[in-house]
Amino acid sequence: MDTKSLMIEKATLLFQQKGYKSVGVSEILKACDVTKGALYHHFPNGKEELLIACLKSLKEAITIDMEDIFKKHSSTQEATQFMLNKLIHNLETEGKLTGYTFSSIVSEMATVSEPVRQACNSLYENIQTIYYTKLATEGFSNELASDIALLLTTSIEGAIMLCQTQRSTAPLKTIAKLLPTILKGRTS
Amino acid sequence: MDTKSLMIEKATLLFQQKGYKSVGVSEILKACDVTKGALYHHFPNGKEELLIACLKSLKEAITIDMEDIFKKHSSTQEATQFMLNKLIHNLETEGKLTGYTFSSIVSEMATVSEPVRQACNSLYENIQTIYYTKLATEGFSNELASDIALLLTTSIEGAIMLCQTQRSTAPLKTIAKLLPTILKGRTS
DNA sequence: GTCTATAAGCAGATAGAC
DNA sequence: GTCTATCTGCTTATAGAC
Repeated sequence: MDTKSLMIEKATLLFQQKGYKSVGVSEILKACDVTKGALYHHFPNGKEELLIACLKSLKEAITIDMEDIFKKHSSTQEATQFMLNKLIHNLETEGKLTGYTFSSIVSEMATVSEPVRQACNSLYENIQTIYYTKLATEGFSNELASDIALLLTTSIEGAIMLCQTQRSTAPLKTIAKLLPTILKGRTS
Repeated sequence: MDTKSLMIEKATLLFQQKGYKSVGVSEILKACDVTKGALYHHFPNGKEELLIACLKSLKEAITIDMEDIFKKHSSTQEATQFMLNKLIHNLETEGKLTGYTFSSIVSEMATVSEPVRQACNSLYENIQTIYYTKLATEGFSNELASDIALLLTTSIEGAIMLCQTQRSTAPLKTIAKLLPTILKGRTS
């Protein structure tokens, strides 16, 4: 793997786990076993440019993964359930957050850096579109599909935050349990 | 007002708006018009001790405010609706986040500092207890009341995060609209 | 209880060799 | 394309006067 991709991969993991500011450039470099020269060659604007590259890469990875899951399951409920189980499983086995979350970065940076805010926004829009599209094919009205897509996004992101705070996977499990309630109003 | 309370008040606002790491000690000091001497006199352990004091103060303020709202409204739905409107109004008029949110701090610090994580956890528990208590009096079973309290907490926190990312109040408004769906299952 | 001055360390970023 | 060495500025924290 080329150095640039390696840096994006390692940095993404670190940012997801500890946020943006808490991760030093030197820590990323150490994880990749490269030095500053490589970083500033590939990302002339430094750490923030690297973060934005991570968000873009994450957006692609999440989109591919979610679209695959949503293709393999017939209903939004089943697909989401599967996705949540995967998230819970990752959290329990690795003990740390990987996968679809980047809420640390959002909360920390959205009010501080406009380019980062836009990258995060684009990511969330993508996720909601995936829910929306599936819900629409299930017979939900456009408005309801859009509203429920938002509710799914917010409750899952909020639950991930609570999992971090509680050091447990209980919040995500409860959301999984409540999926039928959240997806109420279905017409098919 | 004494210096200590002033520092807690100003620091809370700054932390809520920009997160923890993004706010420098000097910025807080400037906002209070005091110098380092005062800070390290009242908070010997420095910035992190100040943050924890902020979280405790926020916990009290939120509890008092929410309990008041939940006392004045007969149903959870009305009370929550009122609370969300207040949140939306604050966001629209002041253009910045004040009030019940501290998700930036959670996401940023929960994996990095254990005392801060505990303070955040205690805050979320309080909020959920307020929802839970009200829901229980409305005839929800203990389990359902507890689950819905969590769903309210996560979806509102998630919505606040999305509001920051989108620079709009739309997500919170959608959650407000969906309250009947979220509170489905009511038996009274 | 609050001030000033200063310390000590680390952040992110750069220059130039190879 | 990656290295080493260095720079600048900012961060939190401390010491001691008032």
